[in-house]
Amino acid sequence: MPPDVKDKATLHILQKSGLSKTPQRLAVLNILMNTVVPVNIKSIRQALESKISINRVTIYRILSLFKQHMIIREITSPGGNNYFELATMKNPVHPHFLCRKCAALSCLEPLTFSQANHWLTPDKDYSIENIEINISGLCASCRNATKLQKRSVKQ
Amino acid sequence: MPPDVKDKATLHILQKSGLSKTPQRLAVLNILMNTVVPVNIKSIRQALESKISINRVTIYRILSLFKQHMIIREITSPGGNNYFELATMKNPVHPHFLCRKCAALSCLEPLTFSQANHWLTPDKDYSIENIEINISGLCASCRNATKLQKRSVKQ
DNA sequence: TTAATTATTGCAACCAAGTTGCATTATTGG
DNA sequence: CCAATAATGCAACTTGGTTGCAATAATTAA
Repeated sequence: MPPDVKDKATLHILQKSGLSKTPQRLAVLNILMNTVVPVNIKSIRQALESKISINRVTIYRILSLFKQHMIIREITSPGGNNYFELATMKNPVHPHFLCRKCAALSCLEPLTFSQANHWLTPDKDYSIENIEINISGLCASCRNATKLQKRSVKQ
Repeated sequence: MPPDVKDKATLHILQKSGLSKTPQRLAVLNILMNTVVPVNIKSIRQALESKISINRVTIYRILSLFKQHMIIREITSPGGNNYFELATMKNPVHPHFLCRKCAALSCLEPLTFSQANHWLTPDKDYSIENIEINISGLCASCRNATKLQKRSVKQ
């Protein structure tokens, strides 16, 4: 492992999740840590090119792993061109703004939702054309199914 | 064109948008009109199978066309498994709920956003695990670029 | 109603994104 | 440092969506 990649903070994150410290993982994590806006896979691949030799399959596997360990969050975007961002406690879930023209994704304030009107009010900086709110979890029937299953296991 | 497909309401929608009335378009539109929940492409293809012989390319083209004419809305979903719903005036933009287990997408109330807390309050029916709010339009720089362009054209 | 014009569909081939299995290589822990 | 374990790279494959073009259907105006 080249020593210049051994960033303390980066290493610590992997350690905390019990993941082994490979140069590939450190490099990917580094990119996510040193960017202000969420990045899509294409950007990640480009950024990695100059830093390390890494197979595209490995990138997918690392991102998927990081997601599982809740190190990163994936932001769904039309056309499946998804973005990734670090999921630290200091960076809670928040709305995002996607520019139709330049496709840049920027973060909006993590407002409490009682203040939600705020980001709907016509804004000086953004012209809002579309709002997508997708909530996920378990629906009523799946939730009940899970409960019943647990109960029957107990008996 | 088989006469049984000639649904008045369906025909009217195409007419209003100035689109020619092909059996394929009518069939796709019919499915969108006779479903209560948004449907993904897979469901659309399955539903069409029993009704009409249609090429998969045609389905993509029709959906894309309907989107352009704002007859339908596309609901972005993780993994690019997107859903479609009719975009009538009686069916305004609203939040959606996606079940992690059965992948069913259901519509939530089109609340005014000052009431937004409502769908965040722990609910008896849904267990909310993830919330994605994606807003799109033009970012500040792209908006300015457009303005400047218009101005210079005028001169 | 018919014939010419125009638009839509079907087909085949293609492209890109993401995935899988397996051999090779690196990391970890003793 | 070495053995055991885990991650990476590679090649091939799958899936979703797109494109160009020929065949077919819908529209229009006579």
